[in-house]
Amino acid sequence: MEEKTNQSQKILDAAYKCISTKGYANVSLRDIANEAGVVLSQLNYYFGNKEGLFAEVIKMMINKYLHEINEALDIGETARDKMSSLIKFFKEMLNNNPELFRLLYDLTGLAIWSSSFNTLLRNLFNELSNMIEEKILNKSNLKDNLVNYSSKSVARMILGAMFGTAIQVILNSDEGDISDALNAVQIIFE
Amino acid sequence: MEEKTNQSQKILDAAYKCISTKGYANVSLRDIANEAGVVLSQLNYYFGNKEGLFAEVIKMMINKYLHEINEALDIGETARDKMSSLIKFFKEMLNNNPELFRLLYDLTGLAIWSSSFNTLLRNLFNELSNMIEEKILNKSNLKDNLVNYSSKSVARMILGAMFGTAIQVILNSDEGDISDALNAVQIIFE
DNA sequence: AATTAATTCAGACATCCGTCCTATGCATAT
DNA sequence: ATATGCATAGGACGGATGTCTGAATTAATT
Repeated sequence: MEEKTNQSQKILDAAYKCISTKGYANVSLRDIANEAGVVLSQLNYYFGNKEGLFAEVIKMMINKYLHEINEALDIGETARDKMSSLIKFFKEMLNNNPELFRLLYDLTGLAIWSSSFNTLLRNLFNELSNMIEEKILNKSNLKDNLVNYSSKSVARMILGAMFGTAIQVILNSDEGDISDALNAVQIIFE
Repeated sequence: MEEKTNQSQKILDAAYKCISTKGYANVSLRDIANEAGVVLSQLNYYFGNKEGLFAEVIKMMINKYLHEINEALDIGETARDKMSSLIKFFKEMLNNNPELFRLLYDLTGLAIWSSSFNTLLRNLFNELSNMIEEKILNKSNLKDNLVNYSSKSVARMILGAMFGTAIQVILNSDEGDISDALNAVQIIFE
């Protein structure tokens, strides 16, 4: 129990929580300050302005995704097994930690309209698809149908399939569980 | 040349344009009123409040997607051909009318945090995946690998792959064209 | 112990926002 | 012509927001 965390870290954690709970568009600096138990002006003191704080939250999220997906892709030997592990990661995230995916979706939406945030998110998607390309697709014994497209394109498509199916799961989360749709990405390897 | 469009339609068109250009979070009612060449209070007169206006914009967009994708899925005979047509639709939209996709992404993000908008967007995704299921997957001569998963799940995955790949194209739109990644969705049928 | 720097605090500020209210214009019907 | 109802216009309102300033407190340095 570390009784006194860094003040700036407290703010960052609060910002992360607020944004992933309410969406970037519905969060004010006062919300974050209250959540952190800190006075409003502290946010500008540590992060300059709202954009600076949000940029740090994005970097925090990016590191989390890069680390966890990299871990998932280290599990299994064959391409098929690694794909299973990736699917399992997404399913568990949507079950146990859906805020993490909402955060990714939401901040990607923010990145559409802001060129500085665009760079950050574009890099994340590119790095993730590169990881998929290297750890799943760069196997000698792949199925024939995969050779018709560049491995980069296939990797982007796989990542997109995970992402685009996940948002549908989120949208339907208040009624029946449709996360089984994620399994269908496995079609590519069987 | 219809010199005098309906006032409410002018407002609706302006709202559509503003949101698809700047994102729902960065649009004020005054922006929309200026874009429409109309006084601010007219928006509340015709649409009650901001939420009512946004709901109409969403319904407008939903109808556009349902109509155009339904058209795309009527082209071609085999599942493979219809999938090609769907891919072609997305690629042309990203090239000629990227605002339309930004709008879908953005408003889906809005729907994550608002239960009333959630219903609208969830229905759109469900109807689109139903269309894919009925028009592409309900063919007798499908490949063996597709039978391991319910056609509903496969349809959601295909839609998700289109959607998730498209957002990557949007994020990278200022540098090289990566829309070739959309073609890779065809892997499923060959 | 004294001085300096870093941090925390409270509050003001200008601006923007959604909504509402009232008056004016205008067309139709009596 | 007069009265009625809808449409448009202009502006006010209370509240929320991001940013900034200056004082108070604490920590670090000499």
